[in-house]
Amino acid sequence: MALTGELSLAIVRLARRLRGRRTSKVVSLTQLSALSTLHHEGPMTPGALALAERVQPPSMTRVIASLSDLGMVRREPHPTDGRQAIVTLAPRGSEVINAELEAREEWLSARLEELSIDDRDTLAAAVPIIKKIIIGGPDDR
Amino acid sequence: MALTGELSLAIVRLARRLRGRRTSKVVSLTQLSALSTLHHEGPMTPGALALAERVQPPSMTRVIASLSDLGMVRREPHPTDGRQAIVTLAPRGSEVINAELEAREEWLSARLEELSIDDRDTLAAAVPIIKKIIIGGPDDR
DNA sequence: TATTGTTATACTCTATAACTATA
DNA sequence: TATAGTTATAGAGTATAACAATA
Repeated sequence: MALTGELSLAIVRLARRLRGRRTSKVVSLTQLSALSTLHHEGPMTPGALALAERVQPPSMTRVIASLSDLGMVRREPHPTDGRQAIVTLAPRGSEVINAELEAREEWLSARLEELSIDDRDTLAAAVPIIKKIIIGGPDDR
Repeated sequence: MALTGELSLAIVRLARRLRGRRTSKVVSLTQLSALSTLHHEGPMTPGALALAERVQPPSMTRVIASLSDLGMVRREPHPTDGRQAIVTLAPRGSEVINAELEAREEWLSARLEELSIDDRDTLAAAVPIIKKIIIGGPDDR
């Protein structure tokens, strides 16, 4: 299917443009993605967060550590299992998340403003489909 | 616009899933993206390729070097300007590109097969819009 | 002096392998 | 012995700053 190749290239190129702009922002897109999952799904263990974000546990360990350093999340002991921990959105993380989600990418917002209403509608319709794709497939990459 | 945040997260998460699978493939998505540009637009200088791919020149230097090592591209002297070079798709690069574009992401192809025809149509309609976004905005990131 | 490209360096994101602590 | 998580290490991808060569 030709769509596969076209979509792959479009996605990686747009992600490249979105990522480059780390400077002067409070959190990276990777960090924001994890915060957003905690916001939507509530406190969870590092393992569950890694699964939700579809990254390996060691990768999530680093993201959590960086967010903890920023005061965005807290690590709390698991009530019954000493091996696990519970990662919770801290007040600072809650404050930041919506503002960042909407305001972080002025660049993307400006690009979206330049589109026609039809184009924006198409993108809005594509977002849930992309989410389906992300969730689909094997967990073990 | 809420779409900004939703779209950002969806894009970076899908890109993350697409990237992870470097193993057992001939070229990475970054390399494939550069090959694809050379395929569509013909031979060009490293600077022009960096601009087309929207990365900084030193980043493109590395991509070209890796593709050259793989025998996918050739560097030729510029006919009139000794500072510049011309990067050309080598036969090996041409052979690889279409097969890779369509076959590289079996994972994505399988996900697309699981969608409804309407969903695929929506994604297909979204691709050219995403391309518009990628091209838009300032070159100096 | 301006432009093109490369080299040097560093940071983010992600992975796999090995290890620790607890169950 | 199995599971959850961290530490150690590595590699891709990208950037900025400094440099060399040529115009």
